[in-house]
Amino acid sequence: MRIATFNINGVKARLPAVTAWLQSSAPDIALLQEIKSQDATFPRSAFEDLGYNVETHGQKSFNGVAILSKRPIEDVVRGLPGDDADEQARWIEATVSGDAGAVRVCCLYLPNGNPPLDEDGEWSAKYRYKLGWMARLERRVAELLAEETPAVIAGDYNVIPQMEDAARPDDWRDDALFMDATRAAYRRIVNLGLTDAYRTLNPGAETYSFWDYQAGAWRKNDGIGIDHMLLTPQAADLLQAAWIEKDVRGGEKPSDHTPVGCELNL
DNA sequence: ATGGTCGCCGAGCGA
Repeated sequence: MRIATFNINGVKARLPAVTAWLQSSAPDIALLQEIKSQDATFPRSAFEDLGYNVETHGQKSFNGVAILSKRPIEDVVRGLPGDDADEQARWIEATVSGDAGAVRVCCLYLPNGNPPLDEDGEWSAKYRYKLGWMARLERRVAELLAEETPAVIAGDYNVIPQMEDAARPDDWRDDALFMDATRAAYRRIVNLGLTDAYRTLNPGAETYSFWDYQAGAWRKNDGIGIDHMLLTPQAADLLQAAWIEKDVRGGEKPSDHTPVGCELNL
């Protein structure tokens, strides 16, 4: 079973690029972030026509996540637990069964958090929301690990985990994607017992998955690796391959992200 | 180059 994650930066503007990618790459499951669409106006038939079942968790204008799957999507949960007042659509999870068993797929769009500091040098509300969201994610991951079943927690983490995940790490030193507190919160989550699918199977390889539209970042390969696929041990035991589809970023009217994928023996 | 580029929607914010 091939599973991919892709921050598409707006489903309406990206419909040609995303459907072309689905037809060429043909993942069994696609986890989409930043659909920037409400559920009622999501162009679901465009994906159903390609053989995908569709589950969305959208909101107007911003954020929004979706799961596309060629196999039935079961037990859908929308929203990250832990804050009933949180109205931002950044989390959807569901179960998909393959020939050899089921996998829980969790699709996340972690808050960006910039700018991280207020004028007084204190953490901004946006940055505190990011860290609070990560603390809630840590609790949900702990629950998933306690199930001792295959799960994939994937998406746009808006975290640059390590220096080598940025072409120009000095440019990101004071950015919410790379600050010490951000990376420490990310490490706490991974260190609960998750495996980074791509890094594990491609040690030392370039991890970039995002190139800004501005300042010729793509042309200069000024990228960062912020889209990650993290696996529970039971999913990691099934891991066959992992990849980054870098060429998609160079396509017609592209997203500023590119898909990251893995294959599980399911 | 103290800007630059997108997407959302129809002004300015978010990234």
